[in-house]
Amino acid sequence: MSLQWRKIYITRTELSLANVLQAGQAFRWILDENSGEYLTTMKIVNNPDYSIVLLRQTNDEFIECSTYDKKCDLNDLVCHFKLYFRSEVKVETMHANDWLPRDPKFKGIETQGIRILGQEPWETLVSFICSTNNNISRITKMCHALCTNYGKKIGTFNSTDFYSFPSSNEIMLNATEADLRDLGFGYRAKYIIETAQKLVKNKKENNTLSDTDFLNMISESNDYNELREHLMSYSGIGPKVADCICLMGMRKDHVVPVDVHVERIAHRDYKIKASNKDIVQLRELYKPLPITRKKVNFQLDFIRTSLNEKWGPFAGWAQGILFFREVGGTAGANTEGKIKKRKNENSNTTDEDIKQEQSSDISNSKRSRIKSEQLN
DNA sequence: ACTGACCCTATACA
DNA sequence: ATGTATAGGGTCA
Repeated sequence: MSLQWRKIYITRTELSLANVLQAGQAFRWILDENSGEYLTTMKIVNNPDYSIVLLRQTNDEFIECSTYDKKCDLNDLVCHFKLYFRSEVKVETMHANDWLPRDPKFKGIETQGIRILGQEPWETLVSFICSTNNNISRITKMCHALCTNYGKKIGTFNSTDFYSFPSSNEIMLNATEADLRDLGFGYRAKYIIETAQKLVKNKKENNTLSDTDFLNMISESNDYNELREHLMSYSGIGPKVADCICLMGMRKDHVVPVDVHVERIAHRDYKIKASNKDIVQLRELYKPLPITRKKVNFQLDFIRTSLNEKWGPFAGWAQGILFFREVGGTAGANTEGKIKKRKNENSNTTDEDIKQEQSSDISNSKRSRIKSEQLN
């Protein structure tokens, strides 16, 4: 099948596909190492089903997008990716005119084509529930496991099957905690089931059918503190995961998710430390927000508010760049997951091999679980 | 406020 | 070559 490719003009300095698609923001892009193309499934506007979409970057001036879905309009596809990559935000301009004047430490820092994605909120939410105590490789496997087990099959290309990301209804109807544990989700199995159930309930009460619509509605009708309060009402979502969802799944560009690495940067490079007075102030601010009060770590929250004030309306993007600089190279270093490797094995890999790999994955995780149960 | 448990896996190290 | 320890983008009780 010959593909029609469409160009989107954005320089490699503004967007590096490798650094943005494979460094811990998105977990469902598959790199075909033979062609250098990135593939996944996405919901494209004006099209009822998920489409298989492709991206490639063979040039410093533009990227190209395409799709295997004949029903998917190419103009819609270009629009979709401009929104997904937030092409209206100019990182280099932001660096020079906003971050550098606010923070001299940005002098000489390369932005390395890092951008913050505007992803679909439900997929982002579930992905980041999976991210706790975890590495990119396993998060990626878990996201794919959700799709292959509970999503709809969209098509097969290069002997790889493509599935949609399952809705909260699909997860609630077809998955149990035990199922997800067998698939290797560990303690996150419970969080995902409970969160899917809660979202189904919330959608029903608001007469909304789509996860995307419901979460966008919540995102648009609340200020940041209340939005975070809502997100933290779901099982498995604490302050850090909530902030990742806000930033990468809800376009809240000012939000700075504080994990151990950002904490280290804040202490080492900015000497940020909350005084008792700072903590009293935050506690006062969160008086009307019971879940936030319960879940938040005030020392970390002070780092979040400090960096937000320092870096301004696009503080989340500034964080993204410093984060990648700190760990970007190593965070994905051990990410040679089965899915990526499989793509490299040419066409002598059959569906049967893939099934065997998957089932051996499952039995491995089962074995470890049984082993740890025996130890208890 | 502080601490430990929590699933699993890749890697380092003995 | 096999076994053990540890950390990996936190949350919950």
